[in-house]
Amino acid sequence: MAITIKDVAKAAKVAPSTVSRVISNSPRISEKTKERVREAMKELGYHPNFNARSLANKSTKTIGLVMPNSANKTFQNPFFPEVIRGISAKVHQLDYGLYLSTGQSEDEIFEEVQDMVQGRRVDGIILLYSKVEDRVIKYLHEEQFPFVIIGRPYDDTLKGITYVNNDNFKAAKTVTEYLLLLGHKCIAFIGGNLDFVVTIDHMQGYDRALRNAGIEPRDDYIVFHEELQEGGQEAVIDLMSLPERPTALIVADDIMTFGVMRMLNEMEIHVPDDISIISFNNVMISELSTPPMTTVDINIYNLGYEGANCLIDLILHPDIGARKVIIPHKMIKRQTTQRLATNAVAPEVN
Amino acid sequence: MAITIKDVAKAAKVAPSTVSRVISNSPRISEKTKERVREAMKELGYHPNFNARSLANKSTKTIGLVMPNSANKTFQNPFFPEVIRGISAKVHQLDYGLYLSTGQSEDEIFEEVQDMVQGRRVDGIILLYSKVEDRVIKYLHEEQFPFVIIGRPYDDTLKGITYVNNDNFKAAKTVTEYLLLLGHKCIAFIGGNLDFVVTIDHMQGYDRALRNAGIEPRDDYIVFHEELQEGGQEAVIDLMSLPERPTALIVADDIMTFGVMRMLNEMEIHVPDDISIISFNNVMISELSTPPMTTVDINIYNLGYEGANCLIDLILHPDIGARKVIIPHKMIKRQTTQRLATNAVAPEVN
DNA sequence: ATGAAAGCGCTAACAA
DNA sequence: TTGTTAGCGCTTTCAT
Repeated sequence: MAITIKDVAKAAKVAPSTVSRVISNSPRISEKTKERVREAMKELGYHPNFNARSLANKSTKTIGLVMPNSANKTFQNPFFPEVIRGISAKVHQLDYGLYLSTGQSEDEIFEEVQDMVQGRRVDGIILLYSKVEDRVIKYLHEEQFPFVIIGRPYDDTLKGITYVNNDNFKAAKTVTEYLLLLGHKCIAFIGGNLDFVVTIDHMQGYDRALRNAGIEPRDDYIVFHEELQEGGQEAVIDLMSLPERPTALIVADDIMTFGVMRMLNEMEIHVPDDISIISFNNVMISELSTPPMTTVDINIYNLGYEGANCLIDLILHPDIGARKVIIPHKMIKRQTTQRLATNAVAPEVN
Repeated sequence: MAITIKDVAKAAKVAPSTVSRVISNSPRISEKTKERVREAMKELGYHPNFNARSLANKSTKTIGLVMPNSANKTFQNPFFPEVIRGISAKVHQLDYGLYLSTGQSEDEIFEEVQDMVQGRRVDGIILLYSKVEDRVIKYLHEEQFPFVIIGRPYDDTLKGITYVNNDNFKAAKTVTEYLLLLGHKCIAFIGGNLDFVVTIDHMQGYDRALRNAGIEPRDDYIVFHEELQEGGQEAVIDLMSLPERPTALIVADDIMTFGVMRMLNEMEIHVPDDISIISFNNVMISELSTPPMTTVDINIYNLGYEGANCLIDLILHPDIGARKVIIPHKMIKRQTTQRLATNAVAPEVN
């Protein structure tokens, strides 16, 4: 068996409880004995047993990460390593650990979350996605278990939920306005999975900007696709088959944009000369597209970092109220956007 | 407090030990009582306490994942979500959980691993990288703790280590030979971090193929870069500044290839007309480069899946010997390679 | 087939 | 300041 607190106690000629107090650095132990105990620990190579600790403590010092179902390709988005990096950073500072969900389907994930919560496997949970009708959110909320959402809850009836999000509505609106100012009138929107709240927020921002500009959004300019890569490509096929082709595209995700640009390239439609593109996220590779894409940097790392921050606060001070943190975004202008060529459509002079 | 085994026992009018036996589905309990107990569990919404279980059991049913230090951009490689997806799949089948390392530096990671091992936080560990001189590997080996490496140990003196790898030497050799057969003589190699074993294997495969073809490898055709994106771009600058430019590039990683192609594009060097490229990994986005890249599919998902498989075997049957699994790779020909244009260099007729 | 009780390694209330 | 002891929730002999 591994070496326990008793062994240390024996070696240092103190009681186990004293050792325990030394571990938690209790001020009620004299420096001399602390030293003695610490030495014994070093010598014996003592490491506290986690489960025993958690059991006695009712605190695991670990937080659970719930991903979207990993069967899906969604998971391959570099978004995830990056949020996790942010979460890791914060969590590590405060000596928390990370436990990962492994479920491949919604049902499996739901079960896992139940086990984490009821089995006291984690002290809190971060949801790495936000879906429209989500049992997990409802469950966590009912259980009053500490959790935070990266994104936002869709259901407004659920009060008191802490989340960390971007202002995705605003971002999409701004981006649309920008395209409008560049003279584009035919702006299409390629969204992700409609189950995700972010997709809805994007679309509404887009919609609003158009309407504000007096343009009636057209159904055939709005498409949604689940899959990241194929999705982008299919969307392009659909849109470019339209009698009146769009001159600008707003794409939900940088990875999708890669697919979009691939397909456009095959069709010999040039970016940005023939068509402008703006997308969202600004993951690491985004600047490596040819041409480098204009995109909205949503500060993924900070979404994670702040999420972890909020969660740990919530765990430590359960009485603290719910927080809603908005991480600022920023449009990164690169080379996929351009003023609408005047020969395309006669510009209104107004 | 949450509901415990005792509550269930009371409700079902049996002893706690009986409930425990029902949980582990012991054959020594009658079907009738099993039913009764199960019903009580359902009704009360019982979920076993994880830590209590682990403590009594000396088994946590969770495996630790050790990543390269996440401070580094390495972590952003879509490689990681994909291995994890493979690991998840296997691990989930057998009801294991995943615990993630969060260390940002080598020292932090080493400490974490120690805690995981000595603190009995996990039953086994998967190393998601393989570095040349690695304390973690040495430690795990000394402790005889169950672990597997994705990749391979560099130090041959460490016997009995289970690992799951590709034949990276062979892959690099084949790829070089392929380029040779396409008429290329000036083939450069852009490697990753030299601390990683895979980089060394790649380079040696490249080296061997050239020598076999009677070509002396040139130092200035071999460059290494740590960072994924910038790396690729800098490498191109270096190589294209050479008096005798390479006509083909072997790039360590698809993401790097994106950087390479970006830079090449800026220099108006056309792929594949002016220069051919082959890289490694075939992550999801690889097919979305323009033009789509020729790359070696290393079957990342399976690396993870098999790694998890081996580890769990190792945990369940500690007496089983070390295994070395080689996951097959496969060159995916897309559009970044081409026979050397004859006007570039006079081909030898031989 | 089932129950009683000890123990996994640690913490915390209570004593001293 | 330190020791004693009773749990934390579960598993597992050992009885019955």
